[in-house]
Formats: sequence, C-alpha cells, structure tokens
Amino acid sequence: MGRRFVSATVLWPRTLAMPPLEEVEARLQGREVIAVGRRGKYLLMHLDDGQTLVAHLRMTGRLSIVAADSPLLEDKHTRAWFGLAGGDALVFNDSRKFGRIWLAERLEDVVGKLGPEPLAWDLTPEDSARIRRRKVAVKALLLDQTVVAGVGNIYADESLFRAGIHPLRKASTLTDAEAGRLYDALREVLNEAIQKRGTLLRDYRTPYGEDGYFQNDLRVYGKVGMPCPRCGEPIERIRVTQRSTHFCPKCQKELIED
DNA sequence: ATATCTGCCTGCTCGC
DNA sequence: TGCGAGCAGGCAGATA
Repeated sequence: MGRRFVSATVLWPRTLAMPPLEEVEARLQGREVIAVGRRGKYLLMHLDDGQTLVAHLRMTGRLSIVAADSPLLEDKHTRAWFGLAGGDALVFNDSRKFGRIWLAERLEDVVGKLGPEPLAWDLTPEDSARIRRRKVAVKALLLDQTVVAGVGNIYADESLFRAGIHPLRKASTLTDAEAGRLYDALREVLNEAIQKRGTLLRDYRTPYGEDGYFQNDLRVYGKVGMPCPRCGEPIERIRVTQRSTHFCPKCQKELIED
C-alpha cells in the first residue's frame, strides 16, 4: 500500500487478461495502491482512482516486490512486472503460465460471478434452497466458484472427509444435517489452513517465500493407500468431474445403509 | 439453466 | 542414465 506504479512490462502476453498492454501502461501510470484485499482466489490491489489491479496465481503464480536490479526480473518464469516509484518492482512469476492479471475499471467485471465468501457467509434460505436443488456431485459443487468462492481441490476433499460425506453424493440428496456438517467442516478446514499459513505442495509459498504447514494436517488429500486417521481403512482416489478426489470409503459412504 | 468435457502449461515422478 | 508418458489443477469456453 502507498506505492505508485510507473511502468508495466508483460513478457508472456496471455498473462494479461485485460485490457491491452498499451492501455494498462496509460491507465496505471502514476496510480497509487490505497488498499489490498482478496475475493475468492483473486488478489486485489485497489488504486486511488477506483481501478483495481487484480491477480490470480492459479497453480504456480507468485507476486513479490523486489529491487529494480533484482535477478528475478530476468528469471525465465517471470511473466510480467510493474515498475514502482522509488525504484522497486512488483513481479509476477509463474512457471505454468496459468496465472492472470487484470486492470479493471469495474471490479465486478472480473469477480462479479463469484459466490459468497465461505468465512463470511450469511447463508440465506434462498441460497440454500437453490444450491441444494443441484444434481451435481457435492465435490463438484464445492469447486464451483459461483456457488462458494475460494475452495480448491485440497480443501474440498478435506471438508468432505471431516463432514463424513462421500464426494459423489448428489447435492440434492444431502440431508439438512449433512449440509450443516459440510458447511461447518468447510469453515473449520479453511480457518485451520489459514492459521497454518496454507498447504505446501509442490509450488505453494507464503507471500514471504516461506512454507505453509497445513500439509501436515491433511487427512485424505494425497493419502492414497494410507490408513484413514479415523478408522484405519485405506484411503481411495477416484475422479470426480475430471478432478482427482480422495476419500475414506468407510467414513464416507455413498449409499447410507439402513 | 445445468452438467460435463477440453485446452491451456511446465515441472516433476515413474517405469522401462 | 536417458527418455517418454502421465499427472497435477483453476478456469474459460465449448458442447450436450
């Protein structure tokens, strides 16, 4: 916060989702960051004229502020960087090239379709009814950013395990009790993960380059064949709408026996 | 409206 | 040791 942009450089054109680079250069020139925030998985830098510089890291993206002569500017995975008044640079580094940056006049154009924030979710009866009519697998529902914002594959699997719900259950078949347990489990998992500063898997680092620690608390994600921490049954992996999905076949029954 | 699939990408792991 | 295949996954866009 408090820094001003003086230039914009894009090395991998697709990184810049909108608008064209010439326009970014003109509209960003001299603008000051007055606040930073987040919506779902989108990072927000609010500027002093109402615009928002938005970044999505996807899988491997990293944002950092470095000195203007930092070797990171020459790194082969650096996709874009923004010169800051005073000589530093805000660098977007992303080996997989999935990450995206927007300069939005209206933030809603970028994040308008996102569902509610799970940790600040005042679930209305209308929301609840609409969601619970859906016939998709509940795992797919958790990953749908228009239903609830910010949940990715790891925390979806962990939430379903803690709630004792099979990932293939159709959302429309969940009982009130199950829906309530899932809602609680999701918030619990996210709060714990935030407290542990995230999950170190392959690429993730905190904004300060440190590792997160939630990987030590994962109960099913990536644990294929290992004993369930609750019942000892081997954890299984299946695919649900093209996503690798981990669960305990004993604690998370697809069909409830009577 | 809803549900599902494909393409985008590179680095890493695995098996031969 | 070298090499290719397979895998990881968030989202846009296409298709059913």
